[in-house]
Amino acid sequence: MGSSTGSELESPLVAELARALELARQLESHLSNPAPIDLCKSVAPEILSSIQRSILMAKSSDPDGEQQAAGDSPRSESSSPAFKDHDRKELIKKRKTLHKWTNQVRLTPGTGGVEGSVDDGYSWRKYGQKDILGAKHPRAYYRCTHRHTQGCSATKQVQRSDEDPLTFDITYVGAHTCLQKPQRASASACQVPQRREHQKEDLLLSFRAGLKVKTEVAELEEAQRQTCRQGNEFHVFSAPALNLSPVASESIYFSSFDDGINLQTSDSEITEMISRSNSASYLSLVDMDFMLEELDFERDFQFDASSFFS
DNA sequence: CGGATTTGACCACC
DNA sequence: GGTGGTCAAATCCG
Repeated sequence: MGSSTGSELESPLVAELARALELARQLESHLSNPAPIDLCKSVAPEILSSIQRSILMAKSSDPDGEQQAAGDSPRSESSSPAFKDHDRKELIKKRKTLHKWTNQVRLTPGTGGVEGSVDDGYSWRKYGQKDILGAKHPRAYYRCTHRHTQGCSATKQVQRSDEDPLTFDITYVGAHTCLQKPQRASASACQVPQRREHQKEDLLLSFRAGLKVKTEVAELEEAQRQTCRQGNEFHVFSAPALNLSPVASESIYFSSFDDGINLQTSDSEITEMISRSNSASYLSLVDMDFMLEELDFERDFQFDASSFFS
């Protein structure tokens, strides 16, 4: 954030790229010194998410005259009603093409956590609530706090589940283009390197997410959800609803696990699981999901999962 | 006092 | 016309 090497006149994109570069340098120096693997592991997800943000900014700034990633272009709140109207229509049109994905989050009882406090590391501002037909609980609408200052158009919808009042469906619409740093990521990035036993402990204390990368059609999402087991302390599974590719859309599922790797082995072709100890990286990975599609990366890339579990 | 939330109204889409 | 998403004035809160 503040560690940008350039002036403040630079675009957020350049600043983000500079940040990614700086992080990569850090990683490089960690690799050349005999630094503990933990350090590298904490820097790597930050690099990933930084690069992702950069790409999103670059992407969102070229299609039909969009300029909203430029932090200093204010929304036209003082302009004429007609112009405002036009702005709004553009925004709605754009929003329809934005990426959407859903997380299901189960709170642990007794933590006092409620709807708004389902913390994903970003800061949100509630802008509406609506009773939804057929749903027992109202749906809450949040947008990124930095919408006006940085033109970040990320929003999310939080809907309490009918059956289980502790479960929330959180639908994210659009990725963050703001430069806010996922809070828990920064915390973990500053962590002092630990010995292996402590690392394990830390992983247990943090929420643990299993990641599964699959290649399949989006329609299977619902069926997949039902196979995920319940009853964990913090249960997150995610199915990005991408209807981008007619061939296949890749989905990432998260599910918590306690001892060992609990693979939801079904009809998957590629199965990789990695564990992350902070929420920022899981968000990063969700973002990465559609980037893999759009950038046409090779599908059979490999995560080195072994180091996370041994 | 400034930022966040609440809530009724408005609007687009089906 | 019904429904879901957003706006914005009023209100709350630290």
